[in-house]
Amino acid sequence: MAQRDYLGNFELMVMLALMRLGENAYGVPISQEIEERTGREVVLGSVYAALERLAEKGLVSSDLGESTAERGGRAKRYFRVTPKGLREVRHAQAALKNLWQGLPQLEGGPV
Amino acid sequence: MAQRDYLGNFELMVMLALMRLGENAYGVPISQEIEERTGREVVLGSVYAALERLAEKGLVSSDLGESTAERGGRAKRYFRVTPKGLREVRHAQAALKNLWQGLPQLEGGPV
DNA sequence: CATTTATTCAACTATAATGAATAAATCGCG
DNA sequence: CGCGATTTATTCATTATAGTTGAATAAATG
Repeated sequence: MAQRDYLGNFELMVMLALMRLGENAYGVPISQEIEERTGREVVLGSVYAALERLAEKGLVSSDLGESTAERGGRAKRYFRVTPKGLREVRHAQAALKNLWQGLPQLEGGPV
Repeated sequence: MAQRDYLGNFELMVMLALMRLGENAYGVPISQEIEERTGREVVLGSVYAALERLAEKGLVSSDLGESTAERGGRAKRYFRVTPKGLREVRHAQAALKNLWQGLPQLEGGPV
């Protein structure tokens, strides 16, 4: 029973993008946010897949928005981080910081 | 061709442990380092599997140590991060920092 | 019904977890 | 000695979970 329960790399990125976007967190902006901040190309399908997994684990929740598009277009599904999700993000962050803090090869940038 | 080329979460941890350990980086201490700093349990097999993948991608290199054990015991295989590996770690770190910097929900700790 | 915006799906590859098996060394005892 | 028990370490095989990709579907409006 390979029970993991730890956030994967990409899942963590999605969570962080979500937190940053606040009210406007749905597929496309999430994807863009990650692309802009990490410089890596993101395929939308990956984002949705990660969101699905996170939802199943209770780390994010979602609800459908009104269909207020400028010109057609299906309704958006907005996501937000749950309290449990926030805890997981903090753990993941703390773990990484503990591992890289004080390493001279990585010094230089602010938090 | 799901070519990723990005460090997985656990792979990153292994890299960081490696960097921290310096001369003494082989299976057991790497595992311990991660356990101590992240608080999560690590199975040795996972570490070796990750090291194998990283070696294939040219992010770490290794050589066998002398068999200078106190009381029996097979020779150790020592690992170190390659220049390419260091670059990858920096990228991974920068990506995460960019994503979480300035998020009020995560503020508080030092770098 | 064409177009737009968005989400879901299915198939596949890569990463991670786990426990057992194997290897290589030393010690101690007949 | 020499050979099996013990110690330390790595490798392997299997299964589970995460991540990638591109195409299909859905739902809205002009």
